[in-house]
Amino acid sequence: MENARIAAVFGRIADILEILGENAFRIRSYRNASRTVGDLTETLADMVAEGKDLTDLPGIGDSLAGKIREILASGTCEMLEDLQKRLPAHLPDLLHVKGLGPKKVKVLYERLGIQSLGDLKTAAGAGKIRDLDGMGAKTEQNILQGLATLESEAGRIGIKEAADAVRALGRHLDGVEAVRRWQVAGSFRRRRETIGDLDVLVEAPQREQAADGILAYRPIETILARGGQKVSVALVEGLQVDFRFVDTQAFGAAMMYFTGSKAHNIVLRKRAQKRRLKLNEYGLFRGKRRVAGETEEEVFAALDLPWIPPELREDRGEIDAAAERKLPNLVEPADIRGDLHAHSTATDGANTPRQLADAARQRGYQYLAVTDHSQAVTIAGGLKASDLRRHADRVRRVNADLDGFWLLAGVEVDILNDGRLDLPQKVLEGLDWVVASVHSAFSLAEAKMTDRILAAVRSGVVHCLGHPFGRIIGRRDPIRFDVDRVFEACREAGVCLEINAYPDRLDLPDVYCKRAREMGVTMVISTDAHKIADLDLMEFGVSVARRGWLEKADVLNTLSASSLRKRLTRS
DNA sequence: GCCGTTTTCGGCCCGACTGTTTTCAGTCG
Ligand SMILES: Nc1nc2c(ncn2[C@H]2C[C@H](O)[C@@H](COP(=O)(O)OP(=O)(O)OP(=O)(O)O)O2)c(=O)[nH]1
Ligand SMILES: [Mg+2]
Ligand SMILES: [Mg+2]
Ligand SMILES: [Zn+2]
Repeated sequence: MENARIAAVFGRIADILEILGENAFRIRSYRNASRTVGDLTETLADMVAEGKDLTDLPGIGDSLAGKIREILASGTCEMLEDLQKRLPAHLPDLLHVKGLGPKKVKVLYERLGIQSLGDLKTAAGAGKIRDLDGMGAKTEQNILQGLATLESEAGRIGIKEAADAVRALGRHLDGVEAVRRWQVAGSFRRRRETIGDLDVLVEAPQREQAADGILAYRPIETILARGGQKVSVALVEGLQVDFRFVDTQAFGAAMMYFTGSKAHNIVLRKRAQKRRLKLNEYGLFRGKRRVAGETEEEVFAALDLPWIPPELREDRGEIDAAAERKLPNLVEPADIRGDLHAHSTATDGANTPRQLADAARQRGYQYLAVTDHSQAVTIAGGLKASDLRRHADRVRRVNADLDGFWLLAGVEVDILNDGRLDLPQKVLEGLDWVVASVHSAFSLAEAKMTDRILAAVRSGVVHCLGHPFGRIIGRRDPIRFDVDRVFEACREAGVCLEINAYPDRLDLPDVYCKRAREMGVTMVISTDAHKIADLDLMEFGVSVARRGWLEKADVLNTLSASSLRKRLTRS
């Protein structure tokens, strides 16, 4: 059983325990375990097979380790089976309705026999909910509204889409006079790959005026809540935006609270407790006295910590690392010297090699690799050996015309089902840069997929494994292979792992970047540009790298052109 | 259910907003 399924089992157990009214801390344990398992890069099956002690994992004790072993051995979890007998199978779905929590769901089930979202809609529509204790006509309306929101499937949006929304909103906020300063916090500031809502911190001495100004933003469809400290709205496209007001002296503490993550906040607040302090969004307090709050640096410092970059604030060991002064010095966009994955008109790109080179140069780059598809990708017009030779010659002629810029003649060669490369070794050897990618047979069994990728990594002609997991966020699951074996082979062979910056790929995912770095593998951040404008997607790849704890030295394309040339001839 | 140089038992982050209540529970951030 996959880690994701085990994580889901623990999440399900937590849902049911919540509806049953169980101990909140016990429930939290299941949620924490779910997160821990979901963040692992190694399969639990492998860890157990290797005899690793699962209780070494954060939030996993004897009980949960036993459940993991049980699930792996039997495919089921007896506790979950038993719990599911106590409640209708789809009752926990109701928890996804905004405004409905475990207590109300329990009442709806016990008093009205509601078992599903369908039942809920019928009951609300028939006006049956308003008569329940603790609920009224407003509750009923909110439930109908919540159901509509759920049906609209707004869901989480991609980081790029969120960035566009932030830009548009920012233009408005900049024009609101009562807004002295604003900053986006939440998952967007942490640069998660998907964003549930936008969280915006607003400094404004005249809050009512500021709120009125903000609420004049045209795309706002509904005001979900409005109080003295915060305003929540839904935009027409379904995106929720939470505004939080703050005074100058609490700006840093509020940024920390609002940036999260929730798990990170809890660990920090525990650290404060240990020092007989209290941390909240208003500051760090010793008794009634505020000891820090205006800047993040000051709050972290008062907790004996250096400032932690937002991308690391996921409770993945960053607070311990910070305490030991062992935080990585994260790679930055300005460190990037070139782009090593781009398509031209030779296959499915919109621009010529020359145009790509000029555009890269305009962005301050020293090099760009033209990496068109190989023949197997027929829909993209992939190149066969002879075409690629001619194409590479053309690229080299263009390169010869360029002063102080290196246009690498490369390819994105397919890794065929059996692990062979889609072009002859000879042709590949003659290129400056070879990216190898899986574009077919995504559902091979893990062992076969591992062999397939290992063959490519060990071919001796590949420089980089392109979008290693082949996932498309929200549309295609990652392929399955033995991650540690492949990464180890990459390290041995000096093959890099690509961080594909395309916003719906972002592949290598952050936790695997971290693992690869620990194993000594080098990454390459590439846009996989199919047109000039795509070159600007680099920032999203850099964000993934930062979330993956990568430093400049972990990323190949932070090298200057001359250093890169040396590095490539060496290997 | 997890965890620990203050603890192996007794804690577990902390606060805002809403709706229903007549003082606060539930939900969400
Ligand atoms: N201390 C504390 N802070 C929380 C809690 N829930 C949320 N926060 C903080 C941290 C979050 O990053 C921030 C914004 O909340 P969101 O629900 O919008 O979460 P976030 O933006 O992290 O993820 P998202 O992509 O919106 O789902 O508020 C909580 O239970 N306790
Ligand atoms: Mg958010
Ligand atoms: Mg939010
Ligand atoms: Zn490509």
